[in-house]
Amino acid sequence: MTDRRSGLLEAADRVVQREGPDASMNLIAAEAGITKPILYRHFGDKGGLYRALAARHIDELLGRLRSALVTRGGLAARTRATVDAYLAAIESQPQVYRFLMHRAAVEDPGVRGDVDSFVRRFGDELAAGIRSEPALGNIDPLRATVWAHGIAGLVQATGDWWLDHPEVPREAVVAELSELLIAGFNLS
Amino acid sequence: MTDRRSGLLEAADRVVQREGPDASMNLIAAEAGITKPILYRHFGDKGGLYRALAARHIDELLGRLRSALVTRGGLAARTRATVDAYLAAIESQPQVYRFLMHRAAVEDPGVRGDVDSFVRRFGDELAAGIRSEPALGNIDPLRATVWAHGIAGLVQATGDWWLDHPEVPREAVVAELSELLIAGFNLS
DNA sequence: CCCATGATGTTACCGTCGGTAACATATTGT
DNA sequence: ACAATATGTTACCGACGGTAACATCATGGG
Repeated sequence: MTDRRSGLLEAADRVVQREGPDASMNLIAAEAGITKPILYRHFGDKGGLYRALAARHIDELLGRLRSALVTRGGLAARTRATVDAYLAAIESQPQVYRFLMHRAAVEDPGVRGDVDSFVRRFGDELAAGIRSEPALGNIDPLRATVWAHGIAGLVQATGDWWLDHPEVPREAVVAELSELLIAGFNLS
Repeated sequence: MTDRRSGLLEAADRVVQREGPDASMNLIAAEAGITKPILYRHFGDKGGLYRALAARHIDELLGRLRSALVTRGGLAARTRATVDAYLAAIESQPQVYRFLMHRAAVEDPGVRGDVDSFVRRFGDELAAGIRSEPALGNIDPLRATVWAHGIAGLVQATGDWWLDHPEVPREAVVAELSELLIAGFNLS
């Protein structure tokens, strides 16, 4: 652990992975070997901790998605890579994903603009990707935006469903979604 | 108010719409002119109240979607009608929609199978619609399921985005999404 | 050398929330 | 008339988020 804050965040991470939604400030503090007030000194309030926690995962996940978005081999390959990157990420850390998606964003009613809803940021990222997609030419900006946020939700919702149906192999889910999207893109 | 339960639910509804996420059992009880234990006698726990609350709205919304799913005029018309029905519904009652989507399902960690997350049930409904869609023939059941939950999320996420961009006309959003989906369906 | 400063740590407490126990009062069907 | 059922209350519990008050320890400038 480099600095203090990082150490605390790693402890919080461990608790969230182990306890799921039952993570409390007391538990997190205990995991870090300290008590509550120190946590509050570092993160202000629970929302602050959650935002800090969310920020690192979101940044990492968005990084992977950004890489996938520039995969070489054409639109179809890029589509598959991006969908797969998303599902692989939530497969590797389902608890963290659940936390980010279904807890953190809701838990903190105040500062919505700080760490915005994750799908939203994924959508923005996607919109940029779609607008600069060579195979789609000069796509209408509104269309790009609407599609992007829609597709972000599509992948996310499928991910949610898939979390409860682990018997379905990831490749199958990726294939079905990608085929739908690729065929859809072809309308242009 | 017909029976007791309905009266309590209407009070709860008022509080949820007025107070948003700050609705507490005490507040709801006060709004109904009673105290907490009566609420608990009727709904068991907070999750029970939320489920009951969600159920009425979900049933109404799903009813509209079901109607849209059997619109006459071919797959394209059905797709447009369904997307439009969803967006029209969330346009007419955004607070209720937010409650259903982002609060009710998350709030109750236990009984997930009772009143499932709304997108989830929309997804199930859609899956049935897709499987029995004449234009899609004998579609692979897994594909139908994956598509359905994905499309449910697609419409939902776009709806979320659209709530913050009311300057975009509904018809435009519906058109963009529908075109993507219809083209996607054509791969079969 | 001393001591001010800032970070680290603790215990003990507060208000609120979800939830329950215990008890009292109508209403109603047989 | 009476048992059962629904309605209502007050008072409490444990857990949680959050804070106040106080103690400890390193460090670096006069």
